[in-house]
Amino acid sequence: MGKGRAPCCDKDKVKRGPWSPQEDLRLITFIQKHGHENWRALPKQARLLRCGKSCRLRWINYLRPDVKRGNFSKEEEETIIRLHETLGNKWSKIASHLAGRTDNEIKNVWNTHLKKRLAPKNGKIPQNDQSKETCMVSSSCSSITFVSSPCGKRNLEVELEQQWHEGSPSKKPREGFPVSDKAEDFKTEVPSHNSGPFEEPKEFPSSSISSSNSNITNSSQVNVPNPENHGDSLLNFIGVYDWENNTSEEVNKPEILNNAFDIPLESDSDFWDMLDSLGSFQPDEIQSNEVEGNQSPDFGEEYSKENENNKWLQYLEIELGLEVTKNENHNNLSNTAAEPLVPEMYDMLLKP
DNA sequence: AATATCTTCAACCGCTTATTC
DNA sequence: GGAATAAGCGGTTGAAGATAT
Repeated sequence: MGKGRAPCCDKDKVKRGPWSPQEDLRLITFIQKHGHENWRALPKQARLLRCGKSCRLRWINYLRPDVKRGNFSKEEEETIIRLHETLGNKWSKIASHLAGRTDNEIKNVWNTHLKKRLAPKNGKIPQNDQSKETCMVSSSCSSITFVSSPCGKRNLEVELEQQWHEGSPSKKPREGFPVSDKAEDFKTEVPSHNSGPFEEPKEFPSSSISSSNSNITNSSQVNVPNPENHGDSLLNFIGVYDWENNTSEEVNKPEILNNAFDIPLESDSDFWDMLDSLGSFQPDEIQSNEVEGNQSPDFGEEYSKENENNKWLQYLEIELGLEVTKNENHNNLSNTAAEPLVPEMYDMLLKP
């Protein structure tokens, strides 16, 4: 066999399959602190036994704070249908027009619901793959019409972008949602409470590179909540969790992470050790010696380790009900956690 | 109640594109 | 300009849950 493409990671050495809450926590904490400038290096730095690709996917699809979960609204579905007519299976493009929805999710919804739903109407499977080639569409969208040719896809997309921006309000994406792919559009003022331990990572330079995917931005926008979107259950790691918008439909998303809590963003392995030793769970076979010597990215010591540990422990105590009303200063924190953190979460955390 | 079948969706795979050297 | 590397994207898979028999 030829050389072929080098595998992105050693499959024998990485964990696969569903993510555990511990892994999620690790990933979130790491990204919150350091951003995700280098997905490939991230697993090692975060001491995750995962492929960088897997980390990226997990972050994009589930862990980033602006991911919206739950059923799609009728509006959203219609939007997907419309966009699919014009864009075809360009899921990431479609996703960029839907607040908090990921390409993967949209793709799933299309394949499981919308395609079937439309099939009877048209008497055929909706122009799924064809559309991306032909782009020949009579859009159901009254205010957006596209004349396109197979070669005009680029223009079509540009036009679509423009119409989203300039078009009639009724066709605009969800209010407050940045339709642009540019990271700058998505970046928002960091809330005041985002000072201190949660300042934008300084260790990594903010990347000027923006992702075209689902409003994903690079390390600079880890704290992405758009103030205008708070009512849309866009979550803020640091901010106050909107429990009202917490839907029971959310699956496999570690609600603990949606809560407003201050993870002591460690600059060394102590935190992870503490995390790992929480309860008795095993950190998914993550061997500390796996990255021994370099597990602590040299990101500098910003905060006293002691403070970090105290904060973290305090948080855990509260959340675990070990210290329920000890400190009223925790109201802010506790309010957001007035609802107990998802019990299953702790079960999982604390049980082997 | 047990089993089979269907549905859903999180995660993976591998190709393409972008970036860096 | 070309090779190497990393990120992005879309298709596919398979486990788990739901539903039917």
